[in-house]
Amino acid sequence: MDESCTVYRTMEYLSKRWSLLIILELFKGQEDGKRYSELKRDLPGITPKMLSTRLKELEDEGLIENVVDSSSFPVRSDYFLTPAGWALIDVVKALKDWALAWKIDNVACGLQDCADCHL
Amino acid sequence: MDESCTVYRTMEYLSKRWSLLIILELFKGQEDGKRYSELKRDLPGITPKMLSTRLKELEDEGLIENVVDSSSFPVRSDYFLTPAGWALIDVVKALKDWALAWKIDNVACGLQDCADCHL
DNA sequence: CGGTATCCTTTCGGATACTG
DNA sequence: CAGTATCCGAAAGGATACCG
Repeated sequence: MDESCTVYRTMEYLSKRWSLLIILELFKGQEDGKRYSELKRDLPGITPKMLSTRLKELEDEGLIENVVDSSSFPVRSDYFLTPAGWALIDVVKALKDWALAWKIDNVACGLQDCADCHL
Repeated sequence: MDESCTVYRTMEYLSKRWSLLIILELFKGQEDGKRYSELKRDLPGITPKMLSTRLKELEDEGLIENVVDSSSFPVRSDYFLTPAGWALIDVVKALKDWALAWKIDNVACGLQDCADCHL
């Protein structure tokens, strides 16, 4: 195990607080993505600073995309998953399946199409 | 998204630094698991305090098991994955596959049976 | 609305020494 | 060998105010 390990390098940015949850929220937004204020609303407890920071990191990693419409007022800013970001949902799904199988008894989340996250 | 979210609750402990890497190292040990000193050796940069802390957390979560032989001197302490811990490897594998597909060009890691982590 | 800027607290985690 | 104890610095992250 060293810094060349793929798992090691990937966890460096994915293990950060809120990162995967932001990905999950954008997935819930489906093809429409979500706006900054929607993400803020849907991630209770996150501060504006933290949200901005994580969004920038995820954009730098190529997992999300930001579309800004400066012509409207107030400015409209939408965030979407990139193909790489979409693909990450498989990992999140594996994580959820594991948790439901071994760790958590969460009926709502165990439904075929989870009412909350559709995962 | 709130504290009842399965993904949220799972990331609370799995996203901590070293946690998944410790799981991965124990997986590499296969049925023999690994000793404290082996984990320390195989996770360059981890401090004894950090290793102890994470091992305790993972044990509390039921992902690893610690077998101590006090009759030998020095005391022998071995760590193994529990069934829940073994099952987590599927998630780590999904993570690695995603990274190789979208983020990292890591030839060694992409081999059918990765020379380093056998994942 | 979509962020920044500032300040401040807390906790994470590193270094090192020590012990049964 | 398998940890624990102590100390300490850096950084992560929270609260809040503010701005175009």
